[in-house]
Amino acid sequence: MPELPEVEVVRRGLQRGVVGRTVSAVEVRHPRAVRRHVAGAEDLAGLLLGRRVEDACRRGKYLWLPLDSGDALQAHLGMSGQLLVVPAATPVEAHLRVRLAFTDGGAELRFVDQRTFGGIAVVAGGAPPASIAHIAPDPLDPAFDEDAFVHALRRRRTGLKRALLDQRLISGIGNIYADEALWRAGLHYARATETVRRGEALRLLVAVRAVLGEALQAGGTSFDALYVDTEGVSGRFERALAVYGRRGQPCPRCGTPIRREAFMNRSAYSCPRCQPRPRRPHL
DNA sequence: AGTTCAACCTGAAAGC
DNA sequence: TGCTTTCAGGTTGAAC
Repeated sequence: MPELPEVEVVRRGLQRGVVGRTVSAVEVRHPRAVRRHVAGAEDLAGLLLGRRVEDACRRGKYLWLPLDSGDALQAHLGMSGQLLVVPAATPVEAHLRVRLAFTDGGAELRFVDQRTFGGIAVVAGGAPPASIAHIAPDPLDPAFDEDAFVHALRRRRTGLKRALLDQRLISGIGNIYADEALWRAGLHYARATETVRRGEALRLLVAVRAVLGEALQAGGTSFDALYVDTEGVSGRFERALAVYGRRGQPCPRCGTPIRREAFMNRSAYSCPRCQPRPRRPHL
């Protein structure tokens, strides 16, 4: 569920809540949450015990916490993952998968995940770790290369939204912000990437950055209690959404009812008037 | 090599 | 009131 703004809100919470602290205990309550750590739960615990958290980093939707051992604790929230920093006495959550305690006896770090699509692992450190080398820089990263993105996009043989969702091309964008950015840029989700002009691609990038930045300012988008920050607080960006989840409601720009179409086993929301279907769509 | 899609899960909401 | 179906913020590996 979480996309770049939501993950960045969590990163900031981890920066405040766990950086500088030393791990004193690790409890893995569900093996699926650590399946990316191939050596298993005990090995993961061994690599964490006694280690100090040095920093809180993010690329796209991936998080990692560099440790004083040179390794890093990597996390992905999947569709329903939460990283909570809560007092040790807090009752166990229904979907608590992993908990970490610290030597200062203060708040615990808890990984809670209803659907277990997310997970954590200890990986070799890096900026970013080699384990996420396939994830492209995200559009809020100073290292993001606009020219490289535009050229790579136009070399693709796919549809515009498929490309935005491909984390190897550009990272951090998911189903909500892809639809919102395409609406802001006035582009259809099935537009063939090879026909996108440079100016259109740059306009799309402006829209992507704007919507991600505004969502971050609002603390992210929370439709339900599944997305919350490290202190359990929901984001407020839902009310600012123009198209996502608004089937049949008026387009904020022209009043035309928003359409919802099946797309990649999920949904694509768009305005039929602001985002006309291209002559030769690539679905 | 590039592109697409089923599979991985739980639970809420809608449909009958 | 149930029972069934649909849908949900994502990624990956395998098939084409």
